[in-house]
Parts: sequence; structure tokens; C-alpha cells
Amino acid sequence: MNTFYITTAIPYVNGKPHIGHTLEFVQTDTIARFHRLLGEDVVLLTGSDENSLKNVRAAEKEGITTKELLDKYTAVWKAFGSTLDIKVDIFQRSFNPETHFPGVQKLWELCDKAGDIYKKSYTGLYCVGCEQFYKESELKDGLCPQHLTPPEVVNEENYFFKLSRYQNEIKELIESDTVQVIPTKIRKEVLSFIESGLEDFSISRSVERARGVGVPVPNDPKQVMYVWFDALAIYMTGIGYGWDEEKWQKYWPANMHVIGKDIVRFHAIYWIGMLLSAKLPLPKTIFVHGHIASGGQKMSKSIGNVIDPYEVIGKYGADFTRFYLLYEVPTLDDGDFTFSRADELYTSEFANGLGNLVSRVAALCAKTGITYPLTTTNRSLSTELIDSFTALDLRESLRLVWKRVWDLNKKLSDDEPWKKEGDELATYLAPVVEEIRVIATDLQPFVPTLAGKLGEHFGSEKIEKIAPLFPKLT
RNA sequence: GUCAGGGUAGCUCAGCUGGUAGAGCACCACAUUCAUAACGUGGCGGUCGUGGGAUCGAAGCCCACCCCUGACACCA
Repeated sequence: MNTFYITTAIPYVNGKPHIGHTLEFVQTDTIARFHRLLGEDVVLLTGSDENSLKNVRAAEKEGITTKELLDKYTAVWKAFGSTLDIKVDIFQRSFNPETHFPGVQKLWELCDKAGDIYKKSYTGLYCVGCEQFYKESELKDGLCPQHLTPPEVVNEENYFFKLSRYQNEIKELIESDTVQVIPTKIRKEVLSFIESGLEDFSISRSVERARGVGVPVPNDPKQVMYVWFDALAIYMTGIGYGWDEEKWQKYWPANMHVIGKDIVRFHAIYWIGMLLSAKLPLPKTIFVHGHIASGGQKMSKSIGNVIDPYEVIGKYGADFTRFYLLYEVPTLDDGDFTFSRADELYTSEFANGLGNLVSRVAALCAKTGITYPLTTTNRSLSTELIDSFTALDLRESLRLVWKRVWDLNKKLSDDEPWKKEGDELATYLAPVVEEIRVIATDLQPFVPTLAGKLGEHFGSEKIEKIAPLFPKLT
């Protein structure tokens, strides 16, 4: 059986889920479900990036242990996935010393053995109050933006990864689509970035500054690994790297990393460089979605246009939330969310479109009182959808399915079956019911709960009237 | 500033190997019950960012300019 391993980006735990994460989860889940329906052995991984000083301080503030705090944060993310019908197979936490640390350290050792890790002193502007480095551009009149005190110039020895060494190799891999970066717009940006020259990057911090949080650097008790080396490795440790070789062998390399455009560089360049160094297989595709604005503007607290995903799900339900993000937002480009647009779409597509269609068909079926035998018990996705899906334009694919809804609505109006009676009506309805069953099947990757409801109602031989699936918004 | 993408009906967009503008939503009218006053039919609606240019002919090609978005490194 073919395996299909897909990941979301690993969110930084102490943030709250926002609409961008919602988009990413939904897209990832839709692709995963599609492959699952093709009969592949699918693993969807998500997780949490936890090894940060901020979490230590936040825990201190609340008077609980770091682990307790992280458990709390992580629970939020896990729950969030389920409210969106995301089928998560693995939730990997980077705080876990049993299943995460060994793999990252193994990766480090391989890179080290390849001669790609070296020590170098790093000079930065450090604020003691914040316990963090600032770039000059982040300072406010040369002072820490938080404390308004002058930062100290701190010099520290850190480990660096020799990314520069892999510049040409990475470029060739992306140019040849060995590592496919989509959309092409982003691929071009990555290539032009590489052409501008790659520099080595820092992959460790001193234990003191990290307050002991993080993956220990092998053979150097004074250093822990820093953000990206640690976080990216989650994609491998989650499926067993370092603690379950067999499982890792089975699923690695990832077929697809789904990420936002803000972290493209780390995935398309750093990550590839690290894996090249360790001589490990490379992910096949890096799928980059856009960002969501609201009312044509970036969401920001000062404008007051921040969309809370919980509010969206609460108002319209998980199915419609998924529908909006898949149907309205361009799959690989920036999109927009407003409640007024959501209301419009809900009314026109859900209530008046699909909802009304199933009502009228169910009512006609109930009128005949005849049964509609199933032509197959294990229906598969239509070839039309399968062909479309390979282009990875989820919006186009969903629209293709949705077109069937409107075509069928129109067909009913044209044919006026309600003027028919008895056998004639029953004969007419058989293919109509069949078409609804096809629609229900094809909707599965996109809106699984809704598809399930439809499949159940129209999948029985005796079809009764159905209560409105989507009551009008009041 | 450099590079990339974009500016087409009120809204979201399609059209871009050049031949005189399309769809959906919204709005209006008509029709109508199988259906969630839903569906259907028709209509309203556009100096195709601005100004030049080559062409018999441009939204589409060339030039200039304006506006928006993104990338330009250690960044969550």
C-alpha cells in the first residue's frame, strides 16, 4: 500500500489558533482525506513547538511548572483540530524527551559528522529584562522596546550550520522539482533568495540564556538547540526518527509539508540543507498557502478586524468554515474573510444550493415511497475529481463538485418531475438519487461531516423527507 | 531601492498564442411550489489602473507613470 505522509507547520504553542492556522489545517486535512479515500496509508502530523524561553517565564508567572503550562497550551491546539474535523494521526510535541530529543540529537550528530556544524561567536544586543536578543531594527531609539533600557552587547559562542555549502545543491533540487515548491510564485522567490547567496545560520543557544529549555546539544552541556534545528526535526521525530526506526522508514520522506508563506525559507532551504547534510531523504513537496486578510486589510488588533476562528465555527459550523476556506480562498494565494461574505455564501451555496437541492429530492423520493437500491456499497471518488485534484487546486476541485449541485438543481427545474407520477417518477428519480450519492462521496475530503450526513440519508434504500440541513441565518 | 505578482461590472473573479467584454453573488422584473419565499427565466450593471505607441484591429503586445501585495536571512 502506498504511504502518504503530510504535515502541517508546527505552531508555536503559546499563540492562539487564528484563521491562518484554520486554513492550513483544513487544507492539509482535505488533502489527507483525499489520499485516504484513494486507499493510501495516510499519516497526518501536526504538533507543537514548545522549547522556548517565553514558556518558562509564562509558567513562572502562573506559578506552575513548564510542563504543566505546555500541557495546557497543547490541549488547546488538540481541541482546535477536532472542532474543525481535522483527522490528526500524530500530534508531536517538541518538549517530549523520549520521542523528540533522541531524533534531533541523531540528526545533529549526522550533520556534525558531515562536518557541517561549527562553533562561532555571535554578537548581539541583549536585553537582560527580556532575556532575549534584539536586532537593531527592533530597538526603539536604541533602547529595548519593552523596558526602554539600553541593551547589552553580548558575545556568545554558538554552533552554526554550514548552509552555504549546500547552496548549489538546494538550488538544483528546487529547479528540477526534485523538491517541488508550489506555487511557482513562491518557488521563484526561493530561487532568487538562494541566488543572492546563502549564509550559515545559528542552531544553538547557551543553556543559561535558554534557561535549560530545549534539546541538549550532544557532547556540550553548555548549549541547547535553537528554534529551527529543533522545530523542523519534529517532522521526522513524530514518525519515529530516533525511537522507532521501522515506523520512520515506512513514512519518511514526507510527501508534503503544508506551510504558510512566512516560513518558506526554513522549509525550502534550511530543512533541505539539514537533510542533505545528514544524507537523509528529502520531502517531495512543499505546499505554500497564502495569508487571509479581512475586508482587504491585514488583520490587526488596532483596526479591529481580527477574525476569531471559534466565532466562525460557532456561527456557521465546522462544515461551512471548511467550505468557506476551501471554496472562497484561492488555494495557493492570499484570501479574505468577512462575516458578510460568509453570510452570503452560506445562504447562496449552503441553504439555497445544496440544502434546498437535497430537500426537494428527498421530498420527491418520499412521495413515491419506492426504494432506491444502492448500485454499489463502497463508492469511490469520481474520476473527474481525482483528475482535478492532482493539480492541487483545492478550490477548483471543490467547485467542480459543487457545479454538480447546481446542474442537478437546474435539471430538476427543467424536467419538472413533480408532474410525473408512480413508476414514471420513480424511474426518473433513480439517476437523480445516484447523482446525489456521487456528490456526497466527492464532498468527503472537503466537508466530511456534511458528506457523511448526505451519504447516510441518501445511502439508504428508502429515502424519507429531510429536515433543512442549513437553516437560514436569522 | 531591487525582484516577483496583481489592478476587468457594487463584490469575488474568468478572459491574456490580439478580433470589438464574460460567470457567480448582490439588485430589479417575471414565472413558480417538488423544495429552506428556495429553484427557473429575463434584465440592470464595465472609460478592462493612467497616458502614450506599433497594428486594419488590444483588456490582452511595447514604453512611461500611479496604486496594491509579497520576497530581499537568523523570524514566529
